[in-house]
Amino acid sequence: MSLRAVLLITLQREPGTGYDILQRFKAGLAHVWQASHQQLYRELDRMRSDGLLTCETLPQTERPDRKVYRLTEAGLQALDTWLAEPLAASPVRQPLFAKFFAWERWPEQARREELTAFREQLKERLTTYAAIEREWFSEPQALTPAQRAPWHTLRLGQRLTETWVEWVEGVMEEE
Amino acid sequence: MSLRAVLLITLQREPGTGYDILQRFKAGLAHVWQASHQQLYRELDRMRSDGLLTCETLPQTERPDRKVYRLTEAGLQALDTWLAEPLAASPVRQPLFAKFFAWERWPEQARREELTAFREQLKERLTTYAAIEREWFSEPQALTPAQRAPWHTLRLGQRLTETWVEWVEGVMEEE
DNA sequence: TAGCCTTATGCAACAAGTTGCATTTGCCCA
DNA sequence: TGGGCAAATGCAACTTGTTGCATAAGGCTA
Repeated sequence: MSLRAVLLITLQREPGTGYDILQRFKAGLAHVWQASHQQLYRELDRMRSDGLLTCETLPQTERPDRKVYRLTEAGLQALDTWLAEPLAASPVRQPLFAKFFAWERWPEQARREELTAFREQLKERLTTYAAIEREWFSEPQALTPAQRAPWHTLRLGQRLTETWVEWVEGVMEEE
Repeated sequence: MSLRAVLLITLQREPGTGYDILQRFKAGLAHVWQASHQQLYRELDRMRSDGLLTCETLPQTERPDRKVYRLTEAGLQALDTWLAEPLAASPVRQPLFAKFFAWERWPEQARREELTAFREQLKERLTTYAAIEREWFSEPQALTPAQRAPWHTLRLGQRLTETWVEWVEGVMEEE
């Protein structure tokens, strides 16, 4: 259900095509949700056939048509229903942690390489976060409450990632 | 693949039944992996039919038979292969963050209730962590490297959860 | 003594996510 | 002038995870 909810939210803010949404996922929503384009197109079509969205096809010369989706009344209502009910706790799945439970069988070189690569991923993520913050939230004091809320999520994403980085570096040093 | 890998690791440490593994998931591995019993039984059967596990049925009077699984040579090799290759970055999916992007439509009371319930979940998790730490890692100085590794994962789980708690409380205060 | 919890297993249907492949045109770079 | 990238869409097959239901016996508790 959550992908559907995320789509309802992004389309409520502004109507758009599958491709548009994908770009928003890559840029401003990188710390919120990720999905493949195949998944998006399929889900948008299902939501349309469930009456949550309307679809307007804009013919383009020389390119595939753009299909602009926007919320219907039923879509807005589905969003409100979802907002009103609390989320279930998300299940824990940390394959990296699992490797730590097989420490003796985890070859030292593989370990080093994996941890190094992992740290690089984390640092890239921090770079992305910084870019989003510069672009969207350059003056936190001037934000309205509704703008401030997403800013909070970004801050948490940053703090969690920093905690991960510290931990990885601590583990790497200990060897 | 990761569920399979986690099963290989837990059975490599000690053979056991689906039910056993479920108990380990609930107790010592709560911050590493969670899965339903249905998923476990199905996956164990598949792994057996793929030759990664053997299965010995211990008949019990008055109760359903216990099926004890243990690694085969192929199972060990599959584990080593998995350990040697680095993990892919895991996709981000934070439905709670999504709600923050619909701040205006998120009714205040629902918001308060959700954040309060969420904080309680986090605190319960911290309690679980503390119990695991007491039971398995009461003397961190005395740990061998192989024992110390899983301890690290627990520490990170704790720190991440603490960061979440601080954040939720900060957000709640701001209203 | 009826009803729930624990032990112990599993099937079947469904929902969600991944992987591989496919189309069409314009633009940029080598 | 050939090759890849970006824009824009999508189908089909597969894997992974969830939900609902089922069985069967003993122990605990109201």
